[in-house]
Amino acid sequence: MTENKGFYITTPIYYVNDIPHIGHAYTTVAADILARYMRLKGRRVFFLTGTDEHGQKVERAAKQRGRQPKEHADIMVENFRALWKELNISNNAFIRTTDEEHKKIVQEILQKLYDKGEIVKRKYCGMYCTPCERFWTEKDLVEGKCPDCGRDVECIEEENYFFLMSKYQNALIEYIEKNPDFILPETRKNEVLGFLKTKPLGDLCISRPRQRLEWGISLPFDENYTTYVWFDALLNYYSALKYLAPQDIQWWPPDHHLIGKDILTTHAVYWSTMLMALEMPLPRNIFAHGWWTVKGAKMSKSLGNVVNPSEVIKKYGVDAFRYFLFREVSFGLDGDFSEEALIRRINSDLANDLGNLVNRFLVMNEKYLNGEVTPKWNDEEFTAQIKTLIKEIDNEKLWDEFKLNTVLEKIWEVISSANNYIAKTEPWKLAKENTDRLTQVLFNIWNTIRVVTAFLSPFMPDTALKIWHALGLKALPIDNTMLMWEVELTPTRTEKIEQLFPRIEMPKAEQQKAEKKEEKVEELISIEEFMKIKLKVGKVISAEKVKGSKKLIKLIVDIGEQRQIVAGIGEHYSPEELVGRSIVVLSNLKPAKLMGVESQGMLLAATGQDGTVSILTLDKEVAPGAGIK
RNA sequence: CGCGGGGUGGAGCAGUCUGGUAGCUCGUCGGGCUCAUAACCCGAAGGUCAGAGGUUCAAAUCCUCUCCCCGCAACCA
Repeated sequence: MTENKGFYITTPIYYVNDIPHIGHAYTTVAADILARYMRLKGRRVFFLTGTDEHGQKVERAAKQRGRQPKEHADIMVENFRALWKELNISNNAFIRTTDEEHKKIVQEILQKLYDKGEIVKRKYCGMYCTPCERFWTEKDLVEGKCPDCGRDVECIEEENYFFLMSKYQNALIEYIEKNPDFILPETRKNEVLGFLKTKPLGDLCISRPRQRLEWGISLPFDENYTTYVWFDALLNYYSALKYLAPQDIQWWPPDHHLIGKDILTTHAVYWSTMLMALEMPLPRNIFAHGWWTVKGAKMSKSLGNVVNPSEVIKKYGVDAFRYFLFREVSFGLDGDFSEEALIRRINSDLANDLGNLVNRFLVMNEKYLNGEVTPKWNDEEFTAQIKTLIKEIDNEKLWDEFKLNTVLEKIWEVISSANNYIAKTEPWKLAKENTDRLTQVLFNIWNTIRVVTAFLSPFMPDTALKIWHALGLKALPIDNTMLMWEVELTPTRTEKIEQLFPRIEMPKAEQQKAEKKEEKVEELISIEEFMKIKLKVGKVISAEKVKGSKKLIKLIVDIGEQRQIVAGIGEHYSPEELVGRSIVVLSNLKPAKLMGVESQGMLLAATGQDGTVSILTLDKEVAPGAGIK
C-alpha cells in the first residue's frame, strides 16, 4: 500500500426498487468500519455507496404508480439515504446511476470499447413467446416452452451489441490464480475458478432494443439501443471517481469491492473482464460476504420475516446492531439473526463486560480521586499483556481481510484483562491504604479503556464518543497515535455518564406473552372478504407425480368440473393414497405454473410445526362441487 | 447419480487446507469479591468430533462408503 494512493472502498450500488433490509445494512456497515479504521490509520479514504436506478423493474414499478421512472427513483432513493444516516455510515459520496455525469462517462466508455473493437453487433436468436409478447432466455424456458403459458416459443432473430468477454477467459483465470487475495473468502474464489475452468465463457449481451427497454442509457453509437443495466451499474465504481472524488490523489484501483455472494459472478467475471478490455488495473480485492437467515429460516418477503434494520435500531440502538452484525459470525459466512441472540450479545458483551467496566471505573475514579486522572506509567506485567494484544488488534491484515469478528474478540480480551486487573489490584482496598498505588492502578484502567475505545470507534462510533467524553478527552482520535498504549497525555478529569448499555431483561414468560399478543393483533377480515374465497368439495380422480419433481403431485379433481391441480405434497403423500378421496379445493385461485405444469386451484392442507402435512378431507360423503363456508 | 453448505460437551460455533494433549461464547454447578449494570474474578462438571471401514507410529483433520439436516436450482398454489 503506497502512501500516495488513497484507500478506495465500495459497496454495491443498491437497486433503488428494493426496500433496504439487513443485507444492505450488513455490506454497508462493513465498508464503513473499514473506512473508519483506515482514516484512523491516517489514510485518505474514499468510501462510495449509491443506487442503481435503470432497468425494466424500475420502469414498471414507476408505471404502476403513475410516475416517471426518475420521479420514482427520487422517492425510493431516500429509503437508502435515510437508513445510512440512521446507521451512522460515513460514506464520502453517494452515486446514482441517473446522475448526468455518470451517464456521460458510461457512454464514453462504451464508445471507447466500441472503437477498440471490444463491442460488436451480432444477430442472435431470441426465444420469443408471441401470445405473451415476451422474450425469454434459455434458462427461463420450461422444457423448451414459455414458462408463463407453456406454449412453444419462436426463435426471433434480433440484433444486439455484445461485449467480447469470452476472449478474456484465460487471462482472468491466470489473474485469479496469481492474486490469491483478489477474490475472498477462498471458497468464493474456488467457486469462480471452478466456473471459469469448466464452462466456456460466453460474450456478454450489453444492449436491449429501445422499444423493449426505454429506461436506461442509450448506446452512444446506436440510438436504437439501451445499455444493459449491469454494464451501466458496474461502471459506477469508475465514474464516481471522475466527478465525486477529490482529484488531488490517485484512487484507482479500488482496494475493496464489498458485495453479497449473490452478485459474485457479475463482479468477478463481468467487471474484471470489462476492466481488462479497458486495460485498467483490476481491483485489489472483491470480498463476497454471506447472508443472514432469521431464526434459522431464509429471509423472504413471503415468509414475512424480513428484518428491517431501522426497527432494530430504534429498539436496541445503532451501535448494538452494528456490533452484533460483526461479532456474531465471521464475515463471509452465513449468519443467523434473532432478537434473542442480539439481546444475549448486548447483555453479556456490551452491558456486562464493556459497559460495566466503564461504569465501575468511572465510579471509583470519582469516589476515590475526585475524577482526577494522572498519567503514571507502571505495572510492567499488565501493560506488557495489553501491549501484546494491541499489536494483535492493530494488524492491518486482519482488518483488510475483514476478519472483523477476530478483531472484536481480541478487543474483548483487553476488556477482560482490565476486569481481571481490577479484581487483582482491588482498588477499593487501596483507597483505604495507598493513594499513590491507587492513582497508578486507576490510570492503567483509564488508559486501557482509552485504547479499547479507539479500536472500538470504527464499530461503534456513538458509543466511542460517549466513552471518550467520559474519559475527559475532547475529540475522538483522528490519527493512529491514539491506538497506542504509550502516548503523551496531560492530566484530565473523568465525567460521569449514564449507563452505556443497560441490561435488557427478557424473561421467558414475557417473551411468550409478547408472541401471543402478536398473534391476536393478526388482521381481521370481514365476512364479505371471506366470501371472495370459493372453497369447493373435490373428488380426486387421478394423481401422479410431476416428472422430475421431488415434491409436486399432479391431481385431476372433480369439483363439478374437472380441474388440474398441482400440489407440493409429494414428500408426504403418495399419488395412490390420494385417488378417490374427497378434499377441499380453493377453486377461484389464479392459475399458476409449477415446473411447467399448470395448476388451476389449490388443495387445502394443514402444516404442523414439526412439518407434518395433513390434507383436509370430509367426514361425510358430499357430492363433488359442493360449496364450503 | 442436479449443485452447494453442514453434522464437534445442554445451545451456538471455531478447529479440518498444512494429521500430533479437542478450543471459544452462552448456559449449569461450586467458590471469591463488594468498586460496578443480579455485575465482575477464580475454579469445576460436561464431548467415543454423525456412523462404518481404510491409510498412518498417530486421524475431528487424509481416503472410501453410509445415514441425517439445511440452502439453491425451474419444486410454497
